[in-house]
Amino acid sequence: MFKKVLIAEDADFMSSGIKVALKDIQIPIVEYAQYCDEAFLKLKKACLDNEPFDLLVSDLSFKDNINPQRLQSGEELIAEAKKLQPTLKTVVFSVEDKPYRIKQLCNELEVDAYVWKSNHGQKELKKAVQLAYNNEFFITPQLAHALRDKEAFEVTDYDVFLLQHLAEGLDQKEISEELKNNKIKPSSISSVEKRLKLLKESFNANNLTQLIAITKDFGLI
Amino acid sequence: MFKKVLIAEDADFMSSGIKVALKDIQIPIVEYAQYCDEAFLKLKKACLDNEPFDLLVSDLSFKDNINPQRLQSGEELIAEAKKLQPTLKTVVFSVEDKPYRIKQLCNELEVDAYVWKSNHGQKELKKAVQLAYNNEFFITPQLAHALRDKEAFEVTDYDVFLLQHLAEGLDQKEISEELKNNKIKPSSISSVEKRLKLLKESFNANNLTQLIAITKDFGLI
DNA sequence: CAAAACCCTACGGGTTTCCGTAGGATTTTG
DNA sequence: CAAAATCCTACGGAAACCCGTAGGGTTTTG
Repeated sequence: MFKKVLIAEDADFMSSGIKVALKDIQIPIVEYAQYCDEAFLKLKKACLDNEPFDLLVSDLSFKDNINPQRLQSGEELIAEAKKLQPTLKTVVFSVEDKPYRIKQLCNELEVDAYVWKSNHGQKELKKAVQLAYNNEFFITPQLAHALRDKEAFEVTDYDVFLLQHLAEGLDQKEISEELKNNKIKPSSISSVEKRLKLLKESFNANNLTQLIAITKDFGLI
Repeated sequence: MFKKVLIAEDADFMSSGIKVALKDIQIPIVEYAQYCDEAFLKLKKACLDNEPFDLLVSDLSFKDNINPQRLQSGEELIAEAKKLQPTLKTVVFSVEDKPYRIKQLCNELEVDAYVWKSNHGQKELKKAVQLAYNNEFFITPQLAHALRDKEAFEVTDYDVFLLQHLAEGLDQKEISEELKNNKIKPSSISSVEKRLKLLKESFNANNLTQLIAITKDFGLI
């Protein structure tokens, strides 16, 4: 089993719960960081001391930082950590249930497990850590659909740009101008119209208003 | 100090954290329920046995109930509990940070404390419980603005009706018809237009699309 | 009870969305 | 390199939105 594990989690009552779970499965060294930067420094120092961590268990959102952090989120922490130490195993432990973000984490960042902070979070976390040790992937069953549903339609950064500006109250003509300002192509009103029409179709929205409601629920914006 | 406290919280790792906090402040009897209905039954039984609870610490959202519950949320649990036992003190312990919902809980349900599940949740929870014992109200400082900001403009159930149907993709004509179906007045297209115009003005939205984006962030829909 | 105030509704016209068509530019392919 | 396919853009008309105005109904007030 893993020898040395780092927890990155801002909420005080959470980290104690995680620590209990890890002790249950006989992990001798469990350290703990409340901020992303702090977590990264601990990982780095451990590497330099030639006593690297085997596993990182990280939350995604770190709120209420009084002192602004370089790394703002769990995603960034995991990405940096893997650059620093490619062999490091990583487990996400989060309340996030938006398919779009889960897909991103599992496919792009290639985490070893995604555990949802829900009813059986403690139990699942133990299982996830054990599977990770055997190089097997784990995801909370209720969220597995996020990875299965290819959703056929891939949402691009361009789409997110359109949606964000729509949500800010710009009309299609203004979005077209904004695209020109940012040197993003295509930028014509007609193109904006066409792309938004596609988005409406793939999300089954009757109009732009509903499209924003739906994509907000999906966590795209 | 309180003698007997009930925790209503679905996530396993959470409730253990809360239990630790309550033991720290010398509360002798701490019980625990994972579902709302279970919590309510425990409260009821304690009353019948003439050993009622002094305090209820409850989460708001209870997800992933395999067996459907009569009480679906912390709000409902607290409302029922207060009907059953008017002297019962109540503390909300939740991740919810939407001003609209916090206002509703503190003003209508008249809870004794609202503690946000954030960095110092454990510490704040202890403080909140002690203040509740002295009949003083507590709310996590970062959320206090939700109660201060009168927001001048009162959002009515009628408004929420309009917003919800807008977010479902109905246009103003269809909403007017829906109002007529539900025998809600006023129901003309013109009235719907007028009210939505007011909503746009009070939320500083340029159009209906942005209005939905904003009110979703506020937690109204 | 009549005037005033208020609310609901109806209507008109300017703007934006919505959708199809079509022409020109760029890329792919044989 | 020419044909085909794909993409970007332009345009026009119907529908929805946005906003002001105005008439008819109800409630309030002196």
